[in-house]
Amino acid sequence: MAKSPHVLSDEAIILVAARFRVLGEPSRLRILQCLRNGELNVSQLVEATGLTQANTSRHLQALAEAAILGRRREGPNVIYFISDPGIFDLCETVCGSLQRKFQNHARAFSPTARAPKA
Amino acid sequence: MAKSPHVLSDEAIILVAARFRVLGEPSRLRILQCLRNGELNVSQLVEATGLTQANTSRHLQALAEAAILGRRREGPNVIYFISDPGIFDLCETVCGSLQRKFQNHARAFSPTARAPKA
DNA sequence: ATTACTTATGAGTATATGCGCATATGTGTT
DNA sequence: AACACATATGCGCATATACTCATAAGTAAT
Repeated sequence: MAKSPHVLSDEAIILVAARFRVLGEPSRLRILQCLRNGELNVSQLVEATGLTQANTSRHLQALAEAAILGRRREGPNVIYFISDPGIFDLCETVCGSLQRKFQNHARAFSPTARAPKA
Repeated sequence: MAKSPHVLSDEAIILVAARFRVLGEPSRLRILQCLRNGELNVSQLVEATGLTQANTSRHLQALAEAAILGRRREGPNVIYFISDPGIFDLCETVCGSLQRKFQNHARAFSPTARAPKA
């Protein structure tokens, strides 16, 4: 696979942006983190995140609509689960970038090549 | 490196979300795409993207503040360039997810393993 | 200093979005 | 049906953010 310029159509750009935007809310990321260890229903997510029930429900809608989460009904409960595990690759890539960024900033304060909080 | 549950602190989550949010605007993604082939100054980006000069400048600020872009002055011009190439890994991961998603949707309309518009 | 050019920014506006409250909808039990 | 529980949603509010216009600020040349 060559590393082509990879030009995206305007429509594709809008879709990609939409997906990033869905991930651009701390509450939604918290929900995703809660679901990383396994599926949960709404009530459990409400308790785990501390968000309002209404709020949780809306965020779950957004994540499900983006096909990041899947839904399943089980009796009176609705169970949400990760349907696109690639999400976590994204988060880890971002974490890597941020770590490098802050390590550089840290180095600016302690030029001797040392890890922060040594 | 083990694949730990990778629990992020609340502060980290907010930072990660902020980074996703920066990438969650089509105009900013267009700018990034323009810069993929090499650095450009503001005027060139204005022409390449079709955005207003003011608008372009603001988006560039946002991207630079997120340490995604770097700035360099050259005479009267200010040149912007990608300083975190990891960004493109993110975009490709997202594109991959979206492609899979739409392929599945397409399959829903033509169950026989064929391209849509049968 | 004045001028031309490039980039950044303040102000105002319109829209989007997250939140809380109340309530509707859905599901199972009696 | 009536009720309890779980989840979704309409509404209003507050804030954030993208956009435009006008203008300030920085740079180089005359």
